[in-house]
Amino acid sequence: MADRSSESHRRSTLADVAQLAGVDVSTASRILNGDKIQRASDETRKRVEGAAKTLAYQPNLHARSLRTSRTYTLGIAVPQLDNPVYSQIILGAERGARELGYSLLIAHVDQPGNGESAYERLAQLNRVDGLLITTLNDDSEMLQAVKRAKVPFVLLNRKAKGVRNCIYFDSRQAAFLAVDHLIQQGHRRIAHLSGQVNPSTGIGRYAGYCDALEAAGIPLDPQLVDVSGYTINGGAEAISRILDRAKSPPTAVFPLTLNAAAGAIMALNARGLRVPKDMSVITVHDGPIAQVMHPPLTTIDMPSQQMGYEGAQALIQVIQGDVKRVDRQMQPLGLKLRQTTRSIR
Amino acid sequence: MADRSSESHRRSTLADVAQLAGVDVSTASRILNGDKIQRASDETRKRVEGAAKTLAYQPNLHARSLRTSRTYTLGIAVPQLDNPVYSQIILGAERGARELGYSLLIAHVDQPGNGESAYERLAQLNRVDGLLITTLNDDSEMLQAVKRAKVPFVLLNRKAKGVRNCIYFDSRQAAFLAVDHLIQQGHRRIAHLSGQVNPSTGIGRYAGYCDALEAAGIPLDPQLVDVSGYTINGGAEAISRILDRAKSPPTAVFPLTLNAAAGAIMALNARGLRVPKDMSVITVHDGPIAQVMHPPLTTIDMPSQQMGYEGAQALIQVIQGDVKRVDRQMQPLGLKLRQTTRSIR
DNA sequence: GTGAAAGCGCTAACAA
DNA sequence: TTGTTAGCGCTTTCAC
Repeated sequence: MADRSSESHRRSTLADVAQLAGVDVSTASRILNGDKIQRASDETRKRVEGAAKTLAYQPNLHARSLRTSRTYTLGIAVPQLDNPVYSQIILGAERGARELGYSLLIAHVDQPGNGESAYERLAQLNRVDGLLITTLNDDSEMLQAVKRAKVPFVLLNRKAKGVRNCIYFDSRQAAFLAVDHLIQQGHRRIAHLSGQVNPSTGIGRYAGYCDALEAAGIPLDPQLVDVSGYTINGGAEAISRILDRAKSPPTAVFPLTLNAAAGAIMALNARGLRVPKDMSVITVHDGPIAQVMHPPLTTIDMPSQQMGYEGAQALIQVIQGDVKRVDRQMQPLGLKLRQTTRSIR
Repeated sequence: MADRSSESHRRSTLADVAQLAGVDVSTASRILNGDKIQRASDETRKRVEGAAKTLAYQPNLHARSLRTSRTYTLGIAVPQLDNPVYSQIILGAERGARELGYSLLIAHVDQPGNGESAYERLAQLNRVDGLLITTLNDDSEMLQAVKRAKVPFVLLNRKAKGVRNCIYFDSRQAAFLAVDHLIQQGHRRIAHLSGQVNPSTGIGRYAGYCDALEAAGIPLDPQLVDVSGYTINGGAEAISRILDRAKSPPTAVFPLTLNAAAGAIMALNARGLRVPKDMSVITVHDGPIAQVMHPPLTTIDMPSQQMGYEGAQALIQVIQGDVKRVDRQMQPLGLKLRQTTRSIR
């Protein structure tokens, strides 16, 4: 380690600022932090602020954290990054945090089953004032671990019992819009590839599907519903099962997910069925994949990035004690009309 | 703020551990940090480690950072998260950092043009021991800013003059493999959609394209090469220009990027040309998009995640002074054969 | 309105 | 081999 005093370009500290301004460090601190209770005279304030500016003063966050036991860092727990929904959420969360002077730390959470991981995460909690939990699966083990750590957190993407702070999509409404779009195009035999693992997402979308059918007076045909889950293969298999067993095949399908939709289209193509000529397809959540698919996929766009943003801001409010509970539902952004649905009127 | 002493569950400190073990804090510190020079007696070591375990002692990282001016945090500067390449890199980097006791902080870098952003980032450098820079574009302004901040950094994904630490792909070899695959299938009129902005990637791929042609004794036809850049639209436009002007059209195309490939296929379809029947397509870099495209895209897979991992580990070595320079080239993982190329022998 | 002083939890000289 | 000591840079009570 080099001798500190001989360093050519030491970063300036609060003491430097105070000295240059001719005041005590405590005064400088108060002024720079905008202390409401003990206001300083306009004149010293000017001097201190000037000094801070000339020295390009940046507070040492570790010193501050040590003193205040606040880190000004949010952690975001993500199970996978290659899912566009998470990427969007992270992007938004970073912005939301940054706007309020916080940073975002990535806490990658391995898929459940990797026993040690949740515990491992806890060690990291040291470093954050709060946690944003994003997980599609209903990983209650992880949730328990977070609760035990007694760190404020906001659950994104789904609502869970016993969790105080949640921000989630109105999946039911999104599904309703998707299916309603198909109905508007004249479709009446509409299949649904549904979820299984995650209650709030899967159930919501199924409910929205039923809502739309009911509103249009179309009876629900159980033969047209099958479980795909959230994977490409799941989507392919589910639509295949439906086509295999349906006496009167559907003219349209609503897979609950981008992945499931991609899989379904794959399977459709493999059977020689063309989209949208032989089958219309629509799903919920938009992303780059939707655009590059062939044909480009029509979707109901959801505010994923906005959810990250709101999550970060809400979490900070919780941390600061400005708010006790968060329970917010985000509405779909609307129809992204591309080329996988067609009117059969 | 609650009275510290009355808190029911204060986190235990080094002082607590020392007290329980009946030694001084400095001794405890040395033991827990595995000091090589001043070894402790086996007996006290046992006591201290035992005490640490019973108290579930976790060092306060801010106190440590304040003292050592090390943060044990890496920053990763990403321009976009919805690009699968970056997502993969981040995933790998997080793992690489975590394995060595570091955390990963996201530093989102707005697209160049947003004047304030690079500067804004610098403020964050406070919080990190080093930076992983990932940017496809040749954003030298950003690079300058990072250099000025005098923070160790590793440049990922490309090599740049005047940068000491780089880890990058062997784009030339990847391109060679891609084009060679087409040649093996009997193609001789092979178009290339090339880059423009980023020297190391774009030039490398073009060079690999030329290499492969030359190795097969196929003369380079400038009519079959056009600039697409890295976007979907760029890919669509470039292939269109080539088809419009070529007297004898290509039977295959090698767009330099997933995006460009997606755009090219879009344009091909719009013209009524079928892939791979009328035109074979192959590109470099694999990702979920490649799988869900129709037909699924054949690619040369690249070790993006591995690059993030190696980047993090190398950066930590640089930070720790274990290594002075990093210059590593990563080889393609190989051919991911799907359905966009066909033999015309 | 401002300064003095203590201390957050830790590490690393130095002394014993 | 172990303990003493100082201090990283900051905030915050308390006294003036």
